Amino acid sequence: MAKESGMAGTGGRAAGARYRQLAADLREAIASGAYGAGGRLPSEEELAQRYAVSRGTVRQALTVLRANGLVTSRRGTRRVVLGTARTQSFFELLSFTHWARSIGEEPGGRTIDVECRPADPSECEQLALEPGAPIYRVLRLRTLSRVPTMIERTLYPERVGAMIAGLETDAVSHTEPLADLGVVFADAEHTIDLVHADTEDARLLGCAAGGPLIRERRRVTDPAGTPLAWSEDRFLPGTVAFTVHNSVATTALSRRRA
Amino acid sequence: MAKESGMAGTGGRAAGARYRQLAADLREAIASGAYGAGGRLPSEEELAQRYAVSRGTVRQALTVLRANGLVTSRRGTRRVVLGTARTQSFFELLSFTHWARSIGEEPGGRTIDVECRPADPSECEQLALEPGAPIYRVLRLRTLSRVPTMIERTLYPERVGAMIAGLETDAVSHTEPLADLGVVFADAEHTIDLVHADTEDARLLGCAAGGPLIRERRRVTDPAGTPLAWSEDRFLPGTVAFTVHNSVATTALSRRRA
DNA sequence: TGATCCAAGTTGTACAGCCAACTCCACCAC
DNA sequence: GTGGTGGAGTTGGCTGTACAACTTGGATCA
Repeated sequence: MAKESGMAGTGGRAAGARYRQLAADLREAIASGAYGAGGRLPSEEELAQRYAVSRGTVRQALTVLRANGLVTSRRGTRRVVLGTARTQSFFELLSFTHWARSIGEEPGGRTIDVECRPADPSECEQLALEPGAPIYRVLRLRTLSRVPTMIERTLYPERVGAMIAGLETDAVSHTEPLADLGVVFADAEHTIDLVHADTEDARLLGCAAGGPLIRERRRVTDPAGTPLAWSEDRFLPGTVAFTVHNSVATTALSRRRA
Repeated sequence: MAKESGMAGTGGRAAGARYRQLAADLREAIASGAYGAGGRLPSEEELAQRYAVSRGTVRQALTVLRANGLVTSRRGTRRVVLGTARTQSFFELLSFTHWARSIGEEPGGRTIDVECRPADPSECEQLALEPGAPIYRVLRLRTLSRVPTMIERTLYPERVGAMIAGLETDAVSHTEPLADLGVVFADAEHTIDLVHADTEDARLLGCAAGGPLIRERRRVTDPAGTPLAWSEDRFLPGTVAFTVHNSVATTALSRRRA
C-alpha cells in the first residue's frame, strides 16, 4: 500500500496524486464526524505514519482542506475542524445541470436562441480574440423542477461554439458534452451583483420588467489561460445564494465598486 | 542576501516569510507589466537562482499567485500571466472603512444602536456560544463620500463586543481598533444573496420599503476557529459587486439554494 | 510537403531533514 | 492560591534531491 515512491503512472488512475487521495479521505472522515465539530485532527506526523507518506505530502493535503475552510491551522497547536463544509466541486459551479442534480432538483433547459456573428470590441476583450472574430451567442432559459429560475447568456469563441452548435436543441446540459469532447475547464472568475430585469428577462422568467435579479457573470479559461466562455446568468430572487470561504492565507474574494 | 537559512526572527519583520516577500515582489512585477499580459514567467529554477532561494520556496510563492488567479500553472510549460488583478487583502474585505479608502472614497459611519442582550438560539449557533450568553448587537449606517450606501448589523460575543462598546460613538472604523487591541482575524465565510428592504432599511438608506438590496452575511473567526463576529451588510443596488476567483486546484466558491 | 518522433525544458509529486516559532500544560516558587 | 518558568508537542518555513508527466519545437523521415 505504500511501496512505490514517485508513482502515479502505474495504475491508480482515479484520484491521481497521493495527497489528493489523502485530502479526500480526510474530508470524508471530517464529514462523517470522526473528529467531531470543533475537534482536533491528529498531528501531521501521526497522519504521515498512518497513511505511510511523508510529512510533506500530509501538509499538501491539509493545505487543500485549509483552502476549503474545513480546518484551521496555526503554529504550535493541532488543527481544529471548522465545519463539515459541503465542498462543491469546481464543475458544479460551471454547470447549472450538475449543480441542480447535486441539490436534488431536476434541471431543465430550453435554448431560446443561438447565433453566430462577429464579436464587438468589448466581447473581443473578454474572450481575448482579435477584432471581428466570429463568436457564438447562446440564450437559454433554465428551470429547476420545471420552474423558471435563470436566464443564461453565453458567448463562446468559434472553436468551442462550433461544438455547442452541433448539439441537439433540447440538450439539458451544454457543459458536460464539452467536457466529453475534450474541453478542459481550469479557472473561472465570477462577479456577482444585482441588476434589473429587462423586457426579455421579464418575458422569459415571468417576472416584472425592472424587477431585481441576481446576476453572476463568469469568465472561464482553460489551463493555458485561453478564454473558453463568457457567461451571464440572471437568477430570480430567492433561488440562489453564493458562499465564499476566505482566509488570511488565501484570498479569493474581492469587493468592487459596481 | 541569502546567508541565514531558517531565519525569520532576525530583523526582517515586515513581510515575514521569504515566500511572502517573493509573492509580493512577483505580484508587483506582474502589475507593472514586466511580463506583459499573457506573457510567460521565468522558470521556477531561474526565479530560485535570481532570488537566491530554493525551488520549494518559489513554488510556495507561486501557489499564492495561482490561488489569486494571477497566473496559470500547468505541467510541462511555463506559467502564463492571466491578469494584473489587484489582489485585495483579506482585511479590505472585513473592513468597510479600509475598502472605501482603497477605492479612493471617503468612508463614513454612524452608529444607530448598540445593545447588549442574551443571545437567542440561532445566534448562539452562529457564534458558538452556550445558550443565553450575552452578545452585543451593533447597528450602523455606512456612507461612501457622504452618500448612504450600506446598513451593517453585527453581532459580537461579549469578549469582543466589550471592546466595541468602549469606542467613541462616532468612530468611523470598528474593525481597525479591534485589530489594534490584539484581535486577530483569520478566516471568514461570506454568503451573498438578494433581499428586500424592510422598513428600517428603507428609512436609513432612503430607499423604498420592499426594494431590492444586496446582502452579504459573513462569519469571521480567529486562528483557533472561534467566532469573532457575525455580520449582515445590506448594500443599495449599484454600489458594490463581488468577485471570486476559483480554479480546479482550489475551490473557494459554492452555490446554494437560497 | 507533411507527418512523426525525439530530446530538452518545465512543472507536478514525493521524500527526508533541520530549525524556528508558537501553544499549552505541568510544575515550581512565592 | 497565584504567577512565572520550562519543556514537550506541534505547525511554519526552508533546503535539497529525485523522478514522473507533460509541452514544445526542432530534427528526421517518408
